[in-house]
Amino acid sequence: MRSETSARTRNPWGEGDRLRGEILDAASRLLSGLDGEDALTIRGVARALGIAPASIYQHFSDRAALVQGLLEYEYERLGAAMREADARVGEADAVDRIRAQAHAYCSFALENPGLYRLMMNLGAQRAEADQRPEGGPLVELLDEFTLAFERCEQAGHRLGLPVRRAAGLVLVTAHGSVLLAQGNRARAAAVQQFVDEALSLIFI
Amino acid sequence: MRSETSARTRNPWGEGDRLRGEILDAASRLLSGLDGEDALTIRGVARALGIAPASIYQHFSDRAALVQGLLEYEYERLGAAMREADARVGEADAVDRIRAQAHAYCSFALENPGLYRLMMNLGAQRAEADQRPEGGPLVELLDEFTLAFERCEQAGHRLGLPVRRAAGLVLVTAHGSVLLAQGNRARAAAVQQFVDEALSLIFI
DNA sequence: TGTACATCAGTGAACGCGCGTTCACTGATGTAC
DNA sequence: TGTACATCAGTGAACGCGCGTTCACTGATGTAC
Repeated sequence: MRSETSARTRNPWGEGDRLRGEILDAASRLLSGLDGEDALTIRGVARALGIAPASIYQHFSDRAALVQGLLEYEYERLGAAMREADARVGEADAVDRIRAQAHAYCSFALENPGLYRLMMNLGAQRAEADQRPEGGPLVELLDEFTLAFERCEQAGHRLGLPVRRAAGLVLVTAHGSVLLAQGNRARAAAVQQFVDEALSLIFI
Repeated sequence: MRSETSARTRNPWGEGDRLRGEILDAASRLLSGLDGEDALTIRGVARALGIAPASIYQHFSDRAALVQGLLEYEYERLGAAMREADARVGEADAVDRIRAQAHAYCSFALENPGLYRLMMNLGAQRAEADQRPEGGPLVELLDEFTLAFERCEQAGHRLGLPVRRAAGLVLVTAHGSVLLAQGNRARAAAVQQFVDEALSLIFI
């Protein structure tokens, strides 16, 4: 960990790509607050990193590319957090695994409100704009939850909804409660409760 | 209805307040798209209305006041739409009345994505910033739904959750599904379905 | 071994733009006497 | 009835600011011969 607050030393020869990661990290940090996409500026990231704005253009062709790069970076982080939570529970109980994944999802969103908002707003819009049939990272999340519910059914748990609808309802509940809770510490604890309640209603 | 596309005629003496309403309408229209708060600019509203940017300052002291004014205006519109839906169902069935209100809520949000986002983001933030215990318009919505669920209980319907939690879950489900559906025409129909499913799970 | 050159990471200064906001104003409509 | 004045709705031009982006550059590190 190097001090980035002032007097940055340039990266050694052949490791110019390191700045790319630092840019994404700084952008990530800048958006961890409550602000939306517009808090993310080329000049703001440069300032936070102690570099010249022009330096960013060696790694991202323009602001849109930076945003896109950040989106991929963060979706990967979210996915990793969820997989990790899933693995930590182990094979113990299929329902516990869903719960763990859903909680990891909510924690990520609560800890990075602005970032999460960016991911959902632009993630959804981009899926629409690209017209790609798979629908982007959101649908991947949905698939993940669907799979988890299928494991529950196979383990003998009974559902009050088809697996796909159950997955959707969990995602929707998590998404809705997280967004309503953002900016309100007191309600943060209630988020997990909503998700738990939705789950308890889904399982007969 | 007067043509506002070009050559605005100034309002008659003593009716200067009319421009205030036109400003709010224009702002509302500008934000009906998918864009967030930052699509709302003083100059943009002036442009849409065919007036000088400076004219807006006779009705709103600054941009923040315009945003705040718009929020109040829209929360009132949303509330009216829900009350109207409620009244249309009449005393028929308490559950139908909740459903009607929830659907009105979703329709408003789906028809005015950017506006809805503004209301939720800033509505929540403002409630936090003001430190007011009642919590602002969001809590009012919650109270409304809570009341509706209490009517259901009194009418003999049995709930799987306490009324307050049920109200929260409906709001959260509506909010989550609306936001995930925004920008995706195909999923819009699924929104009401999520809400209906949540309701059917809540009622035993 | 030296030396010319290529490549690298990153910079400084400038550009044009749209924004929020201010200020002195304009011209029509009402009011006092 | 006329006329001086107040009030109204709204304007035009200018300001300073932060933004994204470009361009020619700098100086350190490697490579070819």
